[in-house]
Amino acid sequence: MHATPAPTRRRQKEARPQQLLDAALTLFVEKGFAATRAEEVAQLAGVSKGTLYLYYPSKEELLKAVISEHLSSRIAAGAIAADKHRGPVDELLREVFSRWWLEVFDSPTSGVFKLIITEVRNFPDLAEFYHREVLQPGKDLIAGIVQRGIDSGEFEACNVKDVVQSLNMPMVMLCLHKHSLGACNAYQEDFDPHAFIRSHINLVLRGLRPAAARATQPRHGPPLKSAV
Amino acid sequence: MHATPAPTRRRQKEARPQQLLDAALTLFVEKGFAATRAEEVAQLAGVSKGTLYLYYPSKEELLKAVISEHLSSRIAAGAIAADKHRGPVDELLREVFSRWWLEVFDSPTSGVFKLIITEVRNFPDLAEFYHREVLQPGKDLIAGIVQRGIDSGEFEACNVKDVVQSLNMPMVMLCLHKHSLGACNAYQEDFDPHAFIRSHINLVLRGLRPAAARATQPRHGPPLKSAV
Amino acid sequence: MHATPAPTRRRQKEARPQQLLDAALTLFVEKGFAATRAEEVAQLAGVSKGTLYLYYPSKEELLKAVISEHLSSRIAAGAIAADKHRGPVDELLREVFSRWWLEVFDSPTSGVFKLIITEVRNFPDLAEFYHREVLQPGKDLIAGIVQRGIDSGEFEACNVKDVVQSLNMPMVMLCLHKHSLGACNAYQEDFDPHAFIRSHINLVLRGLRPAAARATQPRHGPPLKSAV
Amino acid sequence: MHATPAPTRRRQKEARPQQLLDAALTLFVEKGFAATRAEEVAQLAGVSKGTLYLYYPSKEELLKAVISEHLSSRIAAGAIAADKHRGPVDELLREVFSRWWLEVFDSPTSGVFKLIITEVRNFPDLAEFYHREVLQPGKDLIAGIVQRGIDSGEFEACNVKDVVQSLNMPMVMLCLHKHSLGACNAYQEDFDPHAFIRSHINLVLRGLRPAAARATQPRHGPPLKSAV
DNA sequence: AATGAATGAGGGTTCATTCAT
DNA sequence: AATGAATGAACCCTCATTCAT
Repeated sequence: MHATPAPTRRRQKEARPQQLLDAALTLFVEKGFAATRAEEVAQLAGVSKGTLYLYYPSKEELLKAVISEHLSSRIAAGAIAADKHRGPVDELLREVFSRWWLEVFDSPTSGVFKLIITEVRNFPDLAEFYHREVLQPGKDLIAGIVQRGIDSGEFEACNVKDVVQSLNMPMVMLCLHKHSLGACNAYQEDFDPHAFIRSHINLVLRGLRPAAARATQPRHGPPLKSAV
Repeated sequence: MHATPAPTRRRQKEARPQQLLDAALTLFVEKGFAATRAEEVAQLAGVSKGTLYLYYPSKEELLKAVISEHLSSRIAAGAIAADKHRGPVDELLREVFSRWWLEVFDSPTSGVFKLIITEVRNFPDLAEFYHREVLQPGKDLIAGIVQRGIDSGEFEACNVKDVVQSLNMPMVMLCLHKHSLGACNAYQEDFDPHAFIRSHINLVLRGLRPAAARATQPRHGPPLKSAV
Repeated sequence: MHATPAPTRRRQKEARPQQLLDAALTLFVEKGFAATRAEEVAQLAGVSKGTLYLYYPSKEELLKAVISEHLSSRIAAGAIAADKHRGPVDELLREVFSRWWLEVFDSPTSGVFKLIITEVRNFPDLAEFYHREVLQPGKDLIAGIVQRGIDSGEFEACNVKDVVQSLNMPMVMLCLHKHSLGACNAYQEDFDPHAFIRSHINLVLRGLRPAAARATQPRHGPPLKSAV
Repeated sequence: MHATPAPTRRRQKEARPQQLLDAALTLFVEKGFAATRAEEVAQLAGVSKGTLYLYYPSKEELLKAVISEHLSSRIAAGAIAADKHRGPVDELLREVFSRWWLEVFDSPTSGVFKLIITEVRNFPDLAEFYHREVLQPGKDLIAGIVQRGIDSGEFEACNVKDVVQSLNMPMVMLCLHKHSLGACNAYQEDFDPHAFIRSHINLVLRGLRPAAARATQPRHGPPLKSAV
C-alpha cells in the first residue's frame, strides 16, 4: 500500500545494524572471520569502511553481534509449542524438527553453525554462549519428547541422550554442508536436504519402535522406501 | 639394543616435512588457516620460520600438503577389505565403521574434516579433492554394503543414499565437535563418542530391519538400552 | 533583578567562537594539537562537530585563532602604562611583572606558552607571530626599564638583554610547568609560584644593585630570607 | 687503525636500537609524538617500517625507551663529583652548572625536556619517572650546594628552594627554546646561550652575596658588564 | 544555524616471504 | 641446510571533514 519510504538518513541509521549484520554473517560464513576484511563487510552492506565502525566498535564485536543475534532469537524457538502437544510422540518430533528445519536451514541462520564450529576456539566466549542459548535448550527439548515416548511405551527404552544426538547431528551437519562443500558449485549432487531429513527422522523413529509394535506400519511417516 | 643414534642431519631432513605437516594440521585445525601464522607452525615443528619455506613454497601449499596427506592415505582406507566379507551385512557395517572410527576419530586426522569445512570455500581445489578422495569412495563403500543387505532381504527396501548419510553424518559431526566445542574445556559433558557411535549404528540398523524380522533380536548389536 | 534572559539564538551565535576558542585552548594545551580530536573540542564547547566547522574552516585555523586571540590582546598588555612611571626603577619592574603575572599565570592564557613551544615547528607561521606580538614587545619593554635603571645609576652596568632573560625565563617556565608536570596530581610540591616569582625578582634586582649601594637595604623588596 | 667493520647483519642488529632511539628523539622533539609517524622514524633510522616493530612493540614503547635512555644516564650526572669539592661554593656551582650544561644543551638530550613538557599529560608514567630520575636529584644537588654556601656565610640566608629554581629554570628554558622557536631559522637573534648562562649564574650569585661582602668584587665570575 | 551520519585518506601494526649469513 | 633480520603489502581502525537533514 505504501510506497517505499524515502531513505532519509534517520531511516538509514536504523537499518544499518541489520544490513551490517547480514553482510557480516554472509562473509564470515563464507570466508571465515579472519579472512574477511572489515571493508568487505562494509561494502556488501553498501556503506563505507568508516561507517561500520560507527555501529560496531571492532570486527570482533561485529562477530559477536552476528552470533548473538541469530542464536538468541531463532534457533531454540518452537520449544514453547511442544508442551501442549497431545497425541503420538513421533508426530510431535516430526513437527518440532520440521519447524526448526524450515526456520533454520533455508535461512542465513544455518550459517551460524559453521561460524561456531570455525571460531569457537578463537573466541571462547562463544562456547558458553552457544551452549547456553542453543545446545542445552535444544537437547532438553528433544530429550523431553523422547522420554515421553518411552514413558508412554511408544518408544523402546534407550539411552535418551544418544538418541537426541542421532536425531540432531545430521541436521546440523547439513547446515554445515550447505555452507562448505554444498556451496561449491561442482559436486552438487541430486541431494535434497529436506527429503533426507524426513527420511532420517523416519529411520530413527523406526529404530525406536518397540519390538512388539514392529509388525504394523507406523501411523505417521511413510514407509522407508518412499522417503525421498 | 643400540641406543637410538643421535639424529644425523639427513635424518632430520627427512623428518622435517612430517613435523611441519603435523604442526600445521594442529594449528590450522585449532585456529583456522588464516588465523595461523607461518611462524607458529615452524615453532611448533621446532624449526625456524625460514626452514618452513625450504620445504613448502607458501603457506597455502602447506595447507594443501596437509590435506592431501591425510585424505589420500587414511580416510578412505579399509574399503578394500570389505568386498571379501561373507556373512550378515549388519556385522560388516559395524566392522567397517569401527575400523574407520578407530583410525580417524582418535587421530589427528579427525581434524581434517574441520579443515575441509572451514576452508573449501577459500580454496575450491579442496572440494574436488575431498570429493574424489573421500566422499565418493566412502559413500560408494557404504552404499554397496547397504545395497547388499537390501538384496539379501536383511534390510528393508529404502533410499540407500539417505541411509548412508544417516549412518555417516554423526561420525563426521563428532570429528568436528572434537575440534571445536569439544576442545573448549568447559561444557565437556559426560559424552562418550565411541559409545554413542555404537549406539547410533545400532539404532539405524534396527530401523533398517524389515517388518517381518522385527520380532526377533538381531544377532549382532545389543538391545538399545544397553548401548551406552 | 531580572533573571538572565534565556539565551536567544543570536546570543548563542555570538558566544560560539569564544566557547570554541576556550575549549580548543584547554584541550590543545592539555593534549597537544595533533592528539586533540576536533570532536572533543566541539563537545567541550557544548556544540556538535559540525558546528565547529561553521566557525572555523579547519582544525589548523582553529589553532591559529586560539593563539592569535591570546597573543594579540593579553600577553603584551600593560606595556603602555609603563612609560609614565616616575620613581625607582625596581619598583616599576616589580609592578610590571606583577601585573603581567597576575593576568597571565592564573588565566588560561598561561597555556599559550606551552602551545607555542609545542607547535611552532609544525606551524612556522607561529614563530613570526609570537615573535612580533609577544617576544619583541615584551623584551623591549623590560629592556627599556632596565636600561633606565642603569642610566640613573640605580643598576650596575650590565648586558641588558641577558638580564631581561634572567628576569623573564622563570616566569615563562612556570607557565609551562603549570600545564605539564604541574598538572599531574602527583608531585605537586609545596611550591607557591607567586611567592617564587617575588623571590626571584628580588634576587635578580639585588644582583643588579651597584656595589656602592649594596651596604644599604633596598627601598623596595624585602630581604631575601622573607621572600617566601 | 681498524677499517670500519663490514656491517654484517649481526652488527646491524646491535646498532638498530640506538639508531631508532636517535631517530625517534629527533622527530618526537621536532614534531611531537602524535604528529610523528612510525614510518618516519624508521626511515630516518634507515630501516623499514616493519623493522621498527622488531625492536619496539609500539610507538608508545619507543617513546618511553627514548625518554628513559636519556633520563637515566645523562641528565642527573655529575652529581657525584660535587661532594668532594673544597673551596668557595660559588665556584662549585659554576662548575656543576657548566658540566651539566655542556653535556646537555649541545647534545640531543636537550630535546628530552621538550618531550617531557609536551607529553607528560598524555603519558602520566613520565611524570613519576622524570621526577624521580631528574627533578628530585637535580634539585637536591643544587640545594645542597646553596645550603653549604649559606652555612659558610658565603651566601645570604634565603629560601633555598626558590634559589634553586632561579638558577635552574633559565637553563631548562633554553633547552626548550632551542627545540622550538630557536629551531625556526628566522628570529635567530644574536643570542649566545652559553654566554647567557654564565651571565645568569653571575647575576644570581651576586644577588646571594651577603650585604657585608658586597663592596668587594667576587673572586669568581667577571663583573656583570662583561658577561656576554 | 545546527546536527551527526557518512566518508575515505591516513597511520599503527602484523605477518608472509625473502635472503644474507 | 638452517637461521632470523629485514621488508613492505595489507589490514584494522581513527578522525578531519563534508553534507543531507
